[in-house]
Amino acid sequence: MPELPEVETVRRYLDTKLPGDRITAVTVDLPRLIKNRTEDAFRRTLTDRVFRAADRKGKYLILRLDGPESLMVHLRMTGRLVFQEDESLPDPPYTRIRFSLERGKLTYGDVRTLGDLWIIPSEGKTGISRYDTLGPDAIGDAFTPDYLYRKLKGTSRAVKAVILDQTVVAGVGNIYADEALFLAGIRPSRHADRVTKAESAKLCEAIRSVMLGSIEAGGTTFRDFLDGAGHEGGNVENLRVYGRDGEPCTVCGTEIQLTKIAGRGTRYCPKCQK
DNA sequence: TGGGCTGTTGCAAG
DNA sequence: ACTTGCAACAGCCC
Repeated sequence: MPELPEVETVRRYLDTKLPGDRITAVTVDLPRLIKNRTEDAFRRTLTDRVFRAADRKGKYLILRLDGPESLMVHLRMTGRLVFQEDESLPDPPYTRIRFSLERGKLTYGDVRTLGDLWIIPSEGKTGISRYDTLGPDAIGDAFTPDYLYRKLKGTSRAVKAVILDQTVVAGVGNIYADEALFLAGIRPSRHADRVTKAESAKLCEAIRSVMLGSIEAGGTTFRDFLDGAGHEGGNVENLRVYGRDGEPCTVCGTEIQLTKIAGRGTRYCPKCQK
């Protein structure tokens, strides 16, 4: 499921619902999802805390609380955070952790159970190295054409592998990597150091625009994604190459190809992308 | 039926 | 030091 636009879609919804609400109880069905606390410590830390805000960097969601510690979540492939105002409603499918609130409930569901939840300090570094070493957020001001060009220049790895690297830019996953490279007219297998400065600028802008367009549409539900209200996103309509292998390119009619780059299924138009 | 695929990333091995 | 490949897991599709 979730790359930056999906996590942002969830964040925006939760940020309208959670602040001011208090956690009254925490139920953990699958303790191994909690990475840096025991189940008991996790429950004790969160119970009676009040939500302040929902923040995001890259694909990480941070639910800020009134105490010295807050909750950080990575949805990995199939994680879902769903808020329901009516606590008596049945839990959504595959619920693994449930937060009972004074005004409803928040559930963490996860089909493949690959997600991560951490307790982090409310201020300063999280101490979670993968978070603390993230590159600039893909839709933030620090992700600029010059920055991307400098990062691409330093390596001969495939350009797709570089933009998937979360220490280079935070939030790009497999779907939006393919989409952005299509928009920028760059073959995913191209060596990064062979991408020109003008193409880097195009790619930077393409990453930003596919992300913002998807947020606008409520995220991409290709298979598992549900937003914070439990609804599917509408961005599949906008995808130009992802999931379209074997279909004609929307620009030139050439058949979209499927290959493997950096170990990931990769779709591209052999005519539009050089 | 069974094998291969899936939106992420930590870790081991090359 | 850098890069690749697999494992973690469960479900879906052919």
